[in-house]
Amino acid sequence: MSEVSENVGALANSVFANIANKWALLIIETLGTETLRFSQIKARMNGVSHKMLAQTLRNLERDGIVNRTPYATVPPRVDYCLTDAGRELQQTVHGICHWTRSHLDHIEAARQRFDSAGG
Amino acid sequence: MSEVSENVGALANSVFANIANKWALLIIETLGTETLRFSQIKARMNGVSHKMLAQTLRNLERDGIVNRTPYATVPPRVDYCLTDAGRELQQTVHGICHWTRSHLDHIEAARQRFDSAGG
DNA sequence: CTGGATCCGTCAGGATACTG
DNA sequence: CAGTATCCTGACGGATCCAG
Repeated sequence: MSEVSENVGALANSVFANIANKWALLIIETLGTETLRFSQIKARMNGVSHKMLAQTLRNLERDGIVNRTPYATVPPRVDYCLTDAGRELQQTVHGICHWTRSHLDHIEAARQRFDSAGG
Repeated sequence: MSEVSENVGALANSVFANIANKWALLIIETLGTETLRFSQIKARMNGVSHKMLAQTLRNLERDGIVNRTPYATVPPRVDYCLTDAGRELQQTVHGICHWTRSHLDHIEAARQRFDSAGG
């Protein structure tokens, strides 16, 4: 209960903070079961900056969610794909994306209701 | 091909930004199938501030994910629970929380590997 | 092409105080 | 107890340049 649990809590918290953000979830969803290069990922995601993509990709790699494979060619080429753990996570992330898409009208209606109610 | 952030863009993006953050996901997970008061939610969540809880709760309510029920008693009392749509979402969110918990050691190992590799 | 570093503006988010 | 407003700091995130 004392220190061990707190450490686990802190770790879980930092892990959660790493994956519970827009870019991380979108990267995971974008990768899916594919293997993509840096520029391909960037092209498929709307409005992600060079910096944030590199940074988030790096975090995901560090957590063993994304697999990074650099090739010593000229010009350089780096492939990214989900690890086994990453693919497990992708299943649930996909669920969120699916939910978001299929509830867009529901949410838009709820917002209008809320806003016109003087919220 | 139709990614979350392609054509549907603006709305999907704002919806996604609302739920794809640490506090929103943790609130959804904390609520689960229960009905809790403001102070109860705050007590169950680790390190959330009064402000962020109120703010995130408000966003979730606006998007029709959380149901807010105020009672005109003294002292005031407000109950929160997930809506039907919210409970659907909670299923997948729970998947992420479950994944995080069951992969903590995997991730910790991956981090140590990454850090000691001179990352 | 990939990715790190730097500068810099914007805003998330914590602390506090006040209302009902 | 619940919610809002204010202030303020640090982190996020974009643009750009440099390196391999």
